[in-house]
Amino acid sequence: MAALPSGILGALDPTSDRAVFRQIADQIREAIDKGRFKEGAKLPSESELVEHFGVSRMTVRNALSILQSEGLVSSEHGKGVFVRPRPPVRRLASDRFARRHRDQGKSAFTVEAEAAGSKPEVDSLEVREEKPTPDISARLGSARKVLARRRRYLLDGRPVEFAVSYLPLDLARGTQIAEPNPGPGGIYARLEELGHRLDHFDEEVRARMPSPAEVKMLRLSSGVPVISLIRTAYDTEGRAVEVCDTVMAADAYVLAYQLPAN
Amino acid sequence: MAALPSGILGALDPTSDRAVFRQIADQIREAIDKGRFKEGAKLPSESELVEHFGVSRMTVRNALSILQSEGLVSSEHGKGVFVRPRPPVRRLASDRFARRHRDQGKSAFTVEAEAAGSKPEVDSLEVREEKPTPDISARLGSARKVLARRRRYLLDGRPVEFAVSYLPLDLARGTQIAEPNPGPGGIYARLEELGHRLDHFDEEVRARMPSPAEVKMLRLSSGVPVISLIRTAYDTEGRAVEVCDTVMAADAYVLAYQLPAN
DNA sequence: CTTGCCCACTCGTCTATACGAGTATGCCTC
DNA sequence: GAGGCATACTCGTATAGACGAGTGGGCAAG
Repeated sequence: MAALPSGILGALDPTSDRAVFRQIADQIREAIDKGRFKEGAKLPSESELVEHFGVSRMTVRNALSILQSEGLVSSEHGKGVFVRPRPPVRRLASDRFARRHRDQGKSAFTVEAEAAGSKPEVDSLEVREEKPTPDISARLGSARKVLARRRRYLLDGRPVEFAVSYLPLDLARGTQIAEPNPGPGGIYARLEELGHRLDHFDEEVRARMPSPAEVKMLRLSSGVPVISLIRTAYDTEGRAVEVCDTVMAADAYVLAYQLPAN
Repeated sequence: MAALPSGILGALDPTSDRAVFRQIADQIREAIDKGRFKEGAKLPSESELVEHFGVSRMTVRNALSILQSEGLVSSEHGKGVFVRPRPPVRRLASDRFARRHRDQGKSAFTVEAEAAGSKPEVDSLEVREEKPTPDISARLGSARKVLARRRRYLLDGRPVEFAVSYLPLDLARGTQIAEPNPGPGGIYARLEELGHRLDHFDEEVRARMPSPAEVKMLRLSSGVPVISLIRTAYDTEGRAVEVCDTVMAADAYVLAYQLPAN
């Protein structure tokens, strides 16, 4: 049962005071880093590793769980443990909301994804009025009721981002912003048509591990953090006209910003 | 042996098809979220949980390891498992490199930390000449040799950030930039004195789980991702004069950016 | 009173075993 | 040939037990 897992992995050092399961994790990690296991490749099965290292299965599983929490591998029930492939990354440039990008009929997400050769989708669209959290309310200048627009973005069938936009109700109610489809150029174009010429955006970027709900919503494998981005849009009067709370799969994004030096 | 762990935790649902260890994790997570276990508080010990839920110790440890990988709790050998306190967060504003902040003698990190009432430290400072990786070389306009400045930043004794600055060797060699202490205003002030007036910075932000080396260097507890920030500084001639590769403990930072709307 | 040791408690590591559930393959039947 | 089933693999879940190692409090000896 179970042939040798090839000569890729070495032996344990019994004199080391490093825990056995850490030594095993180290060996597999090194093999992955050095390319001896390629992206998407299947690792030796647990029972093969048990035989190779002469340890119990729990020890092997312990080692694999380290690598899983590091985001290096992911296991698939009934199939095996695989080196986690690095998915194509979506680059968010800091000029992505520039006015010049709002002319076309399609949304920024759609245009950009198609340009990159991916199939974009938006789902679980929900628009409703609600009472904001204290944090959202404060960001919107103590708004007491808001319009919330929820949606999930997918690339080639994979969910990559979940976003909620909040707008003061007095501003959005009855306009096309309150419709599921906000029309060409998105809600920012509608806001400007309503006389709220946009001045600038503030963005706050954080990273953390996902909640179970986020794991489900973004179908995250373990060891993948999320980027939390909270953007506030201000009009030229200095009023906060929108807050967008976005949670992104961290392995699918790189954010790019340009800062002036003076 | 082990009194009742108080009435904070309920019972398992044997009819549920959700795994027992997940149910236990759910219960503890909910108790933390609802504030029934406060920040920094000690959870019931493993043996208390074993008794309370009537399961084996491995099952309890499995549940706790979920919460640990979510960054909710951290265990301390010999003491117990504790609700992970949220450390004070350092906010990086997008104007932190503005020229007007470079007048004072102290570094931006020092000034800012002292203003926030924390004790800043910088250690493991190392300055050396080396051959850049292909990525760094490309960012610096195919530089073949670079000056690398490595340092680690600490707040109140806790390491929060590790940074490496790379500068083209022909630009930095023999200047104060090659000294451990680059002088007032930091290397950006020196670069401008050398005639490289800074024009803008590009920043790339990513998030991922830390490597074992990063866990050690930043003393990260499990379930804490890192933010990787790669900044390139350009002078008014359009030349890339510095690349700074920074790894930050994600639970200690929030990045703030301001984007123009046009 | 102080010092130092011991013990009880904590989590860390590891073994051995068992069964369940998802996946893939190939053979056998129709 | 097509369909379905048996089977052998994969990882997932759970039990029971053992010993090690870090921490802190209490007790006993000085």
